[in-house]
Amino acid sequence: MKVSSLDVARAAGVSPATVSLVLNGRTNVSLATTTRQRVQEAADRLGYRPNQLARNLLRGCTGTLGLVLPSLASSFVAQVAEGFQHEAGHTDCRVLLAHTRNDPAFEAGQIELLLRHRVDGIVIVTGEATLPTLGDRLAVLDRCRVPCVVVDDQTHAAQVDCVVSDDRHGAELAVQHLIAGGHRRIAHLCAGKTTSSARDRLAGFRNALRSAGLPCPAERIAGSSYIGARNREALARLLKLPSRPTAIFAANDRHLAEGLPLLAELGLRVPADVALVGYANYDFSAYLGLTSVDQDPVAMGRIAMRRLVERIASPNLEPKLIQTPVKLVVRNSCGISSPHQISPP
Amino acid sequence: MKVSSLDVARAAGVSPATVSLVLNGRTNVSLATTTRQRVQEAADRLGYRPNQLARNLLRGCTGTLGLVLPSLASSFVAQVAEGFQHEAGHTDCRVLLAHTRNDPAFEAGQIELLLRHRVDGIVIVTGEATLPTLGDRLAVLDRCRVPCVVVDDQTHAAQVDCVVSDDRHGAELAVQHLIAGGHRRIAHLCAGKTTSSARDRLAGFRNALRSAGLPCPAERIAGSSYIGARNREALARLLKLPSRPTAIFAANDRHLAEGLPLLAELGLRVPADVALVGYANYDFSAYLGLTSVDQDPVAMGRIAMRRLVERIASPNLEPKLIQTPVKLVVRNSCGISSPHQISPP
DNA sequence: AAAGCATGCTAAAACGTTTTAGTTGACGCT
DNA sequence: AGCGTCAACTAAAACGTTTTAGCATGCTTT
Repeated sequence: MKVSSLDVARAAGVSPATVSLVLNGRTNVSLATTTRQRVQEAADRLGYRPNQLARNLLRGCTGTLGLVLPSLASSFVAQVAEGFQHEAGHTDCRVLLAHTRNDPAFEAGQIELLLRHRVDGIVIVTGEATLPTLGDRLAVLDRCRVPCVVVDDQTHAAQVDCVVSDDRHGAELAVQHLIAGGHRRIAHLCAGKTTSSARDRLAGFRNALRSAGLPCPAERIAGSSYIGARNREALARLLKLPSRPTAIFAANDRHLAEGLPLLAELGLRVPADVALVGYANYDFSAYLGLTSVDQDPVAMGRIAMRRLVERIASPNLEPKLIQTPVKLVVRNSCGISSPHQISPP
Repeated sequence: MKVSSLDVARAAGVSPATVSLVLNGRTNVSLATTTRQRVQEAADRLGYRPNQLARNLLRGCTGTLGLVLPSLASSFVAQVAEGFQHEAGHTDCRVLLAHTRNDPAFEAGQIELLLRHRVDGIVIVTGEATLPTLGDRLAVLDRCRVPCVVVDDQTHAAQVDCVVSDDRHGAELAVQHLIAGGHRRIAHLCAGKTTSSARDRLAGFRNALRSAGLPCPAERIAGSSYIGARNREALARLLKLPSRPTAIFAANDRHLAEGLPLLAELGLRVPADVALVGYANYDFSAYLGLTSVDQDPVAMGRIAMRRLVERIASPNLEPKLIQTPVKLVVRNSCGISSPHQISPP
């Protein structure tokens, strides 16, 4: 625990400088293996572990990256973190975690902490609650020249690298699929208008309808970003429209999963009475047989990480918007294959 | 970025020592507010951020804790991490993340890295793949006096603090519930015998049956820890027994969720033909209407964190086994309420 | 007016490395 | 023998803090 390079030096009868040279494999030292061996042996025997604090203090950089996120309880966020951390392992970087608690002030404090710890760069996985103040955070990071990549929102794409899934295209895929299945009255259970993802999915929805020459009345769009009661009301509103939609494209699978009891109450069968396509492809989406747009959050984390090290290496790169590919995973909730979990009661 | 206490000192016309005293709120300095203000103002104007590396190097401790885990893709693990990190925020600790990649050698290397970074303590969320070598890891940590808490396995409870859910009791609750529902032929879809959780759930299963005077033939126990084909075969074996069990208690909800298509194939309705109770209470368990034992992983993370700081404060505490409470969440898969998601085809 | 005593500040050491510029001594060359 | 060269190693500075001991200064005491 408390064995330093000086201890090793003494034990091997050399200077700390030599210890450093040997242990870092500098070539200009003692190819006459005797010293090399003596140092190595002493280090092993004493259980010497170089102190990274001292090392980094001197180097001026830490090989540590900050990962700022709202909460690991969200599986999307956790998967992004997984990808990020996994890639960090390949690049020999450490990851310092920081929570947002969905509180702008707390987030600011956490980022301040990361900066004090001299992280080489930061990835921010945005949450809706702290999105409005994201600009302030970016300004701080910019001022102290700490590279940054934002994941899951592209509002600030002009100033900072952003990694988002190709939401617009994903939504188009989903809606095109429904249209191909013969649906004409398609509604959108949206996720509010705060996040760029929600807006882009809405845009994709509209675009797909327009391209197919289908109408897109305002009453067929409802929903908010919050899971729970408000969301169920929105779904109810859509399902009780005078001319009921035959299909619903939701901005989030979770909204649909929570809506299933409501469908049952209304006596609506999936996909016979109403077809469903969601977004995010959670693990439960497979269990429920929900057709969904997959956005591969693990890859998003990996890509964010790669971009961050790129930018650390060359800080003057132009900000880049990275849209990661999506794919439609077809299951039985839209009437293609035979349902088993989701079925008429 | 590169403004040091010396810069602030110069700007305020004082020494670095004074800067330190002022910024750390030492009382014995300059109640004559003039100096204090000058320093504070200079620090703000220059955007001074104390370098934690230097600070920690001197202090000898870092306020940073290592969190070792197999993968954040597992929602259990992610939730433990969430609880851990959340509590860390309260205690003013940072969390340094380390992956295992389910590879003992990689895990060893990651822990080595954490030690070089002089973390004050480590929490290890075990995974099955690295469980066999966990003892070696603990030995290393013990040798260099770094406090450690293990989450999700109690094999080494004699040497180290362990936080596990009360698996045995959870299993008993589940099985008692089935017995109370009139079931007599109850099978167990287990999760192998490697992890202590799996063994304890099995023990609880057996115990509940024995207490009720019910038989527990070996053929009614099957399953492995791996999700996928092998697990579906085990479920098939149970369901095709000459006298088919009327209820299944699974060591993991995921095993049941993956088994649903098989049930449909066999024409078995839930809960009419076979009742189900699982373990872990994932978010999808609610969507599927699965009765399940909830183990509150977030609390487990919180508790592990609290225990870790306790041990850091007093390193000589006796190792403690902490079993966190569980509760049975009753839904419709065991025949209590009317099913909506899970229903006859 | 001298001694004592707070008060307000600073000099310098310390933490554990890495790196730069040297220093030593052996050896080969003319 | 004198010179240069090279190999092998080391001394010391540097990174940015905190802390300890101590130094002025001015204010009470007697």
